[in-house]
Amino acid sequence: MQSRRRVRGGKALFSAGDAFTSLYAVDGGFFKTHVLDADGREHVTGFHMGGELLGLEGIGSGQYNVTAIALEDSLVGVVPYPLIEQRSREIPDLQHELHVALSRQIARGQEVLMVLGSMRAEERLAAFLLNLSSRFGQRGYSRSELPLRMTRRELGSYLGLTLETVSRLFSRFRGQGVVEVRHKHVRLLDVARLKAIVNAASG
Amino acid sequence: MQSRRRVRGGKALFSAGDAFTSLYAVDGGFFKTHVLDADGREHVTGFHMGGELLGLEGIGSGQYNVTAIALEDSLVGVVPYPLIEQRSREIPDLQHELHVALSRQIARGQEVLMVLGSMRAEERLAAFLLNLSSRFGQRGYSRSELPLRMTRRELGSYLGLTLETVSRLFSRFRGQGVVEVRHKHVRLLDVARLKAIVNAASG
DNA sequence: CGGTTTCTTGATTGGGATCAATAGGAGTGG
DNA sequence: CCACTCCTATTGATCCCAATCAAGAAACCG
Repeated sequence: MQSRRRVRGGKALFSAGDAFTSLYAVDGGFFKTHVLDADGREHVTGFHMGGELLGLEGIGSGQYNVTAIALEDSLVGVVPYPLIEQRSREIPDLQHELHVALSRQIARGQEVLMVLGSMRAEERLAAFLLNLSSRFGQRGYSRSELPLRMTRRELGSYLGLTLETVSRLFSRFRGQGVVEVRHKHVRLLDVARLKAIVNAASG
Repeated sequence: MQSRRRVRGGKALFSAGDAFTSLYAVDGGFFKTHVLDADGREHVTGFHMGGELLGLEGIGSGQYNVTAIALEDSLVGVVPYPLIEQRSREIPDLQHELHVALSRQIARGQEVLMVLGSMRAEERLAAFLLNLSSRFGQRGYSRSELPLRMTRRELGSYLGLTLETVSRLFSRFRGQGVVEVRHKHVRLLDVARLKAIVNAASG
């Protein structure tokens, strides 16, 4: 039902403004999505790994409204949207799966919204690390060995922080024995402590 | 195809954790949606008026994961979800409309995410007022006379600010001749200026 | 290698949170 | 109607977290 497409690290899978044609199922690799604001500055809206769907927000406007960039060589399944609509009329299970995927994306957005709206810098990074750990775990990878594919700047953009703040937080966590950080590889040493940091989101 | 339900101001249409059964189309009135964090503190995730769908994020998890509260006496259309799935298999236009609604909700979330992740307090409130104005306008109401149904605290919670900051910003805008503020009624006096404030989102 | 991007760390600034006090409405019951 | 209370809003004073400005160090890449 679907063809495949390779995307080299650093290359775009689709760009904001492109006509919406297909959904993409990430098979392997790692993507970021971003938008450009009025001043041409980049704002990262999400990071995406195997098992996740890209392009869902294009249905409503007829064009992609984020740009998806592969952060390493990646593989995606290409599913033409008209085909999905047709098949999901014939196969109720598929229809429901699509609705679930769309709905979960909405719920995920609301979670990020809470992180940005109510957490302090330290809490945001801790929440991000736990979220990434959980997603790696769900896909059968280690929950504690996290290869970061994004730069400090990209991570900061996603979390509403500057790259310097992200760097300082990694150093602080390292000093507290919570994580080990080498370049772009992070090892979680004290998950309970990270959870405590997130839950300390009280004023 | 759908029944109707009245909701008195202050009452919940549905609560986080309730079993997901139906989508709700706001016919008249005004709603807020919120979640409670680990400490039981409320975080507003959105404000909703006529023409908007509530409950979409419940499809994925089988239960509503926000609480919807009417901020004034309101009227909604109740659409049982199984009925929607069935009908949308028979009526491609309805199917597409549902996908568009879901997709737009995702896109809206991404916009809010950008507001919270990259704008300063003043820019956030200006963006909110312009957004509210546009939504009132689309529904045939005045674009400049905005009856706020939410408290300063609720608005602050939505924008990631404290109620004091929201209050101060209203005072500042009033001092600049940008708006007129009386209690919970706002009149936009200088829309161009508001747009300039939002676009000044450069560092 | 040299050049470029990325990361770390330090010094300083500033915007919004917090703490605090007062005023303004709205609702209730006398 | 007024007195009382509760909730909401305004405004001021102070503090603190993260942004900004700045300088090296480390890693990546031709």
